Amino acid sequence: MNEETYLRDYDPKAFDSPLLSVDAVLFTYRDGQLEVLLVERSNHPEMGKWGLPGGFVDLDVDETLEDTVIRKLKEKTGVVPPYVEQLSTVGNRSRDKRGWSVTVCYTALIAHQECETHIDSVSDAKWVNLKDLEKLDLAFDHKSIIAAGRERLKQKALYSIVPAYTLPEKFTLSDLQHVHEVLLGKPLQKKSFRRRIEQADLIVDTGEKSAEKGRPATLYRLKPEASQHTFIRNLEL
Amino acid sequence: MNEETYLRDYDPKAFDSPLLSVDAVLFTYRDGQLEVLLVERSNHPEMGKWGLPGGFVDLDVDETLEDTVIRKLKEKTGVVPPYVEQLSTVGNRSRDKRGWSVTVCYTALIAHQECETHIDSVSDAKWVNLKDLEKLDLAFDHKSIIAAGRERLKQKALYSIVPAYTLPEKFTLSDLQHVHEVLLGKPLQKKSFRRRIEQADLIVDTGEKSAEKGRPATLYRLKPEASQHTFIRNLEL
DNA sequence: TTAATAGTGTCTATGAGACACTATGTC
DNA sequence: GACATAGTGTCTCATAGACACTATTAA
Repeated sequence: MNEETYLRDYDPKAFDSPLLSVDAVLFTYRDGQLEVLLVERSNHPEMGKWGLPGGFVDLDVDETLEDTVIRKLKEKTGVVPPYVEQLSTVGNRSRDKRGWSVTVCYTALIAHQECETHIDSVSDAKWVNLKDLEKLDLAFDHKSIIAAGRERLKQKALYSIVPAYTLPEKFTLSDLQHVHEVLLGKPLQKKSFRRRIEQADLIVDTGEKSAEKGRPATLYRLKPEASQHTFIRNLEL
Repeated sequence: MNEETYLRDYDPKAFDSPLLSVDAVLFTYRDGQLEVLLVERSNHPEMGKWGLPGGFVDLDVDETLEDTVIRKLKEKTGVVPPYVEQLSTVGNRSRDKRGWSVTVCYTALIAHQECETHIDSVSDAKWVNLKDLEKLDLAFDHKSIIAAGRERLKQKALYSIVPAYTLPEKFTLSDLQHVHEVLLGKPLQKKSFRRRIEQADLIVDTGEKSAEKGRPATLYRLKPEASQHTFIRNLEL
């Protein structure tokens, strides 16, 4: 048999295969805390429980897995997050009552201001503080996927400024430092933090100032290449 | 409808879903070069081409995705590699002529001595030098998956001693340094390299010596925790 | 003025890079 | 002895940590 014949007669349903889905851990930073977007499940299984935004690949619509996750995130938030990265793929026989199931997980970051109105307008999506997550009973193994996403973001805080994508486009260095401090669970030296960012030339002064209490802070914007940069020396844990 | 009824009537083939497979990039170090294990495809599509070892989840046999990849690697090498780590998942509409396809990719490392006899006994598996890979026309997008695996291993060489798993259980520091040098594509300072490994306390002196030309070198063994350790300061690129 | 927050100067400590040196084996 | 490879001593340099200092706003 030649390949042409094989492909013509190929039946994708001839063999049993795992259920395949995509999930996203979308983090943001609000009021000094990390939050994650949860969605209430409207279908079986685990209907009524809260879980990660995600779903199935639409073979007609999606070109890539990233298309799928972005489509799902846009449905829930109204926008495409500025940072989306594959986290890991979890697949085993026990995670879903329907049987062998595989989910390709992504970590995404966004400023909550970007999607506040859209999320407020629906009742099946909400930001949940990471500290309140313990008490909740999430669908499937989503709690451990969130833990993995958080752990990855913590590592990124040690050697990059990727956590900046949890902030609005214009942000202050104090805010960014605080995001890192929350992720790492320890205070950082202001001087060290600013020095390394300045040296790496990752941000641009917008010329604007933020006006809160005290001295106004310079508002910076990320350079496009900021998400790629890794420091050769980590912050200490 | 309650969940029980839903699950009883659930038909896993009701919806079209991507083809799901697992692939492994198994690296080793031989004669001063990096090599990757390739397998000749005995089935359509891309029959006759060489590609990565891998295959489909066996829903009855495999408990997890890692079980699948380890089963496939054991089929080809006869042993379970000492280091297996998920690399990334590639999924899109165009990578496989059969249609929308997803492959969960793993990087694995092994000493070629561990599986030499098994590989030599079969004709459909062989080690290929990374430098010879350019010329080959591999199946699917396997060439770019190998490139991604190699890139990941290069990063690991900067901040860990994970590349040590490409070596036999007992190895010399000179060999390990050379693996890192090949991965990084540049010579390293002997002193720096040994200092950081000694300080991190990642290896144990076996008491044995390797006898080649020149002064015999101490043979070390990895401590079990060595695969977890990350240096806070990277080697320079 | 004080309180609050932004931002800097500067010293120390750690660990990588450079490179010359010594050590131990074979011939 | 020469040669080859293993392994060390020690200086420099980059950069994170510590922490006290100055700067700029509002009330």
